[in-house]
Amino acid sequence: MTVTIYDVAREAKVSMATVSRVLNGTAVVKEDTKQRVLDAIAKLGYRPNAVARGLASKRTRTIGVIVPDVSAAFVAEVVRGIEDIATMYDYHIILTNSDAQVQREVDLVGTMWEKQVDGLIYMTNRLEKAHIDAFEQAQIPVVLCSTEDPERRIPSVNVDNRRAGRDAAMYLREKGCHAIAYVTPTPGMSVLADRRGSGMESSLEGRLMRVDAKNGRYETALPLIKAFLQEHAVDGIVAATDELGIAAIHAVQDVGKRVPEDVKVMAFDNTRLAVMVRPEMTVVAQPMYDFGAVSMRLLTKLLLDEPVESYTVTLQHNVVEREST
Amino acid sequence: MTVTIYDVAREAKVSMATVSRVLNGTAVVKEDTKQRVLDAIAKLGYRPNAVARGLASKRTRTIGVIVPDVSAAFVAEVVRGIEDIATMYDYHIILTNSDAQVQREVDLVGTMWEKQVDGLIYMTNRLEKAHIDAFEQAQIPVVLCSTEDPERRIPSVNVDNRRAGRDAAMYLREKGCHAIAYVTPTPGMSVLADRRGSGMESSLEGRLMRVDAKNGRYETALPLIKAFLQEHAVDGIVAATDELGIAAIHAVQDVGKRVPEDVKVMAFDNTRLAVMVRPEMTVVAQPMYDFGAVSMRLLTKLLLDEPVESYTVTLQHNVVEREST
DNA sequence: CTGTTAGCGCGTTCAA
DNA sequence: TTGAACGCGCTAACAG
Repeated sequence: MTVTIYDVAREAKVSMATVSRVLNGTAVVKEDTKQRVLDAIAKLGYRPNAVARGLASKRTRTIGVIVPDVSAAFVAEVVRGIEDIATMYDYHIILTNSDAQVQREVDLVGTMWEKQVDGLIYMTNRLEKAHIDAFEQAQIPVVLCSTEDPERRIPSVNVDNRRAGRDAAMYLREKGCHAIAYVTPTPGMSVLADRRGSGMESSLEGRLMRVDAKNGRYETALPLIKAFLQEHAVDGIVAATDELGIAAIHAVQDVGKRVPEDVKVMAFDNTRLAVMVRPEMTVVAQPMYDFGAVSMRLLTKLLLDEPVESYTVTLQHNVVEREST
Repeated sequence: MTVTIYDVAREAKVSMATVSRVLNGTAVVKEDTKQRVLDAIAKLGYRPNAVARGLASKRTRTIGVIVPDVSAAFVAEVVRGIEDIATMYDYHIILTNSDAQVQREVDLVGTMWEKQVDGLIYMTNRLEKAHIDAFEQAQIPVVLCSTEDPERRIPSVNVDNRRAGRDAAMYLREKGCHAIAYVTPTPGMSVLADRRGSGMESSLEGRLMRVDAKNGRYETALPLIKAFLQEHAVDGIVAATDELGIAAIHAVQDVGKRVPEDVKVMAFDNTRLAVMVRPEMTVVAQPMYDFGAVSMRLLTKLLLDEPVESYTVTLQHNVVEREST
């Protein structure tokens, strides 16, 4: 039925230990016995059982990936980056969605532990004590990916979101904007958005208006922004995400003004959405793919005990100027 | 160091078999010994080792998911559906991207086999003989998800894409369109797109124009569609995806015409993109989340030997009318 | 209702 | 350079 390493050994007239050696290159094997083993493997169509390997070696070559929601464009791009590098280093990923619920996130660390993952890549809003405790108990190497950890207790890959906020505000000021509004989900929903906001605020000396976009979805934000525009004189808008940015552009147009002549609009992220609006949207681009790729690379270093320059790597964001400003 | 089932057994003064029983509910255990076991588990912080379980039971509670590219909105939504149902039935998913390359897809079936996944959910353009062979060799239950298998050899979840194409064409005809163009990636790139096209064609008696949108991306499609519009008189456009649909809308606007007054535009899929254009886009909606959810549910039935009404389930598509037509 | 005993398929000493 | 033997942590008969 299933071909095991014993069958290969018998076929090649060697012991299973030798088969294991040629499989893992863990010791020198004489050339012609090695060839006999290889032939036997090919002949029998042998495939090593990764589960048995995992049990014996205590390493599964599997990485747990915990994200809020893969169906979000930003997250999907990050996951793609993780998976590409994982493949490159011969790891597989177990993917789970947490919907940003702390209890579920903590539980997931436990089930990942049961699965004996070699490491964990973790993406969430804000790190709570409960997370840290779970990591410590599980004793699994963790890399935080695009998630804020103010105390830098865990290896992480992120951008400087306050600085990104400042850059956005300064960019609009240099473009001549005086009355700037920040369209953002309700405070507390997204720590990233909050930090960007506080960065903008500091750079505008407290003269930043805020539009509460509730859950951050296009449909709910659109009417809210329109209402805001009818009450307030604004010549610049920064949105916390591309989706909100598009809502802002449409809202401006709906109240009879022009982008960018009357109101300049920009957003954070630079998903594919940003170029699919009219006018095309200026953004503070986030390196989404690299969030994933670099996180996974860092994790491989931790797993292989390779030297690491820094346990918290800060990726660069940059303003991409388009037609909306 | 690591707490094993033996430790729990000793602590509770029972045999490991009994611990296993309360863990798996695989036999009746007297209430108070059960409680002793539970207490011991809690006290020691015991977590069963899923790898050892997998080796002993030959079931890993892990599903392999092979998709072309998670970072595509359509795919990401499908994956979310898969993962939700997988969680519900206590499975994890190993996610891999194939970039739609047949060789890689076939190889992945092999590595999934090594990983001892209990089942496979498979999403690709078209099923080749190589795929079928790989499935048979691996002996793993497979469900095809939103992928065409003309001969229906493998359990699958899909929509009727030819019919969806016909519905799109008929809808535009009823709206009064006479000169209809189909914006689609180069034939052969996407079997879905091709089938939709042939459905439209049959319903228009061969009077369907085609715009070759190459790789199907917004940026490359936009100039191609504009060029086409300058050469041809068109009053209706169907696009193979939302992304191409937006390109079509913008192309129409760029050549100085109005949507929907001069040219009506609609697309397939209904990702979040469809409502984020002006005018909002009419679509033939695809049940993306359900593709994943239903596939996974079908797979659980196969794994649990539950009765299955049909091994090829056809989900319903439907036209969602918006402003672009 | 509970305990004993075999494996599951492989990595890894330790000898030879 | 190779083989024998043990153990990874657990499930699943089989007894009792």
